[in-house]
Amino acid sequence: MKQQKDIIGQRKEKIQKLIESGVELFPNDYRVSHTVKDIQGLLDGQSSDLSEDTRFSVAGRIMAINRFGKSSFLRFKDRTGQLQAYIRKDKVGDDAYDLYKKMDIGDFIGMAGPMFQTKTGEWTLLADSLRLIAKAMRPLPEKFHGLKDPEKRYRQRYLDLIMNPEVRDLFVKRSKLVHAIRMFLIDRDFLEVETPMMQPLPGGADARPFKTYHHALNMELFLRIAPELYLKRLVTGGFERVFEINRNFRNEGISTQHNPEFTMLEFYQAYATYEDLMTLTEEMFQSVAKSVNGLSEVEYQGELIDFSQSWKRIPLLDSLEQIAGVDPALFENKEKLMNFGLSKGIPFGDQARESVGIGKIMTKLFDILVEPKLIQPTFITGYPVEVSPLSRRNRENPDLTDRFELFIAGREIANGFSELNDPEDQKNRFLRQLDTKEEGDETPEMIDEDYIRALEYGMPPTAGEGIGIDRLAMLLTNSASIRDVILFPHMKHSEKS
RNA sequence: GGGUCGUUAACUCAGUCGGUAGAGUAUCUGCCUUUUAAGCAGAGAGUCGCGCGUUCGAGCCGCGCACGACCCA
Repeated sequence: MKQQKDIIGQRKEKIQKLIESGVELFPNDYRVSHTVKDIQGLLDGQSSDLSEDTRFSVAGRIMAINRFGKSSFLRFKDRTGQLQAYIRKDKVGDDAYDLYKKMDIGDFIGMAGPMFQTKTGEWTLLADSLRLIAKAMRPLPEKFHGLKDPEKRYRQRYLDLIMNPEVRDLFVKRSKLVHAIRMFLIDRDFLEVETPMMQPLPGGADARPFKTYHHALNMELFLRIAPELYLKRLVTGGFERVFEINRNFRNEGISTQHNPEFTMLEFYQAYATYEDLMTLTEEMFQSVAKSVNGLSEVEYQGELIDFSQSWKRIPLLDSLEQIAGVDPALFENKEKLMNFGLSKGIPFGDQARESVGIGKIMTKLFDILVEPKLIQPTFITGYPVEVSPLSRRNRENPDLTDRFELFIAGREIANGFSELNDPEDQKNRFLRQLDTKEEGDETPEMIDEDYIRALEYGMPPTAGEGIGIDRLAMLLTNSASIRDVILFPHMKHSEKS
């Protein structure tokens, strides 16, 4: 007989013995009367229900075992928390105790019995019956150090969630965050909608899309890079306040700030302006931060971020002047502005000299010289038309738009603007975008004619905004990497087992 | 794309000068009916990420590759 000596092999031998003795490894008829939290609630109230006559039926995963000869302590957890149980041979009987001796850390166990206090005063379930509920074939990571290897944590998130309670708490917070946003908008009469993830033309942003193919329709489709153009069709259709919280897909690099699929909130409000949305955003963040953390401030990577006051609103050009030290005279001259950037060590691609206008130079300077310095929540307003193809022109300066971006902790968190609802202007801007399309861009040489047509039917004056949910989640959970707030971040295929 | 670091038992990690692969936890056996990372005695467990090279000899040195982390672009 070949002896398997690795842990999984040992475990499988034990399982074989359990099967031979007639134990069901994966029953599904166990009924739970109380969660751990239910019991702890009774303990806090020192309820009379804790008398010896009251039995609790609980279930969960075994996390630790202290075995003695004919008795044993174990710690198990369910979705609500951890609890200790005490198993005595003379309480559960010989057969059950033999079964228990073959059970392992990681197994799911069901137990029933009253609560009692140990010598040290810890409330503990005194099991008078127990059952195996689900067998674990693989051992859990070590109890003290847990699972630390970041690669394994991302690739096997279930293990990360079992072993690291703070990870579990983080994703609970993320869920609360999304819920709080939803409630905030619904309270303000916004309608939640779902628009296509697969689009014949990827619009609403400037990014490389994922391409796919629908065989029955015999057509190429793109995973959406933004829902914007569909949501505005809905505003045209009479849904004057809409929002969508859903995934966008961008076929670009992966980093601590970028995942190929990420979650975006977009919302649109008719008869509002970008200035209204800035105020709404302040209210939303204050409300959401309180729902998630109980505070309207949060510590992020050593900086205390305060959402409670109203936030600075700085025009883009002023920010370049005040924060990056750019001489405003340079704003009139693309060459001189670019030379200023080069003197600061900012590389511009070769084609920047030819096809790109001064607006893109300005935003490039901003990205490098200003953005990292915007730690407290700050709205930057007045973006050049050139980089804002869907935004309404500013009344006083038609080269700029009524648009803002929100920066917190040196990062872009939100982008909003008064929407361009003039179909002629919109069509011309789409056409101009086609002219400046970069080489290698696989997006079809087409503009979204139906979106133009929708605008031609008339869209009310509207303001809209997108907020990166992952980045907001990072902020509210003090996470340095986007992977820490995405349950299953994308990884390369691994050859390791 | 570039740089730095990492990959050793199920997990967390040591591994000196290139000379038989180590610890703790976990696992297995025995003892133990109030433990708290329980205790005591014993045992088993390794494709040292993968490949090539240098060498009498490579976990360790060199080259290449894979995957990951961080920084830079």
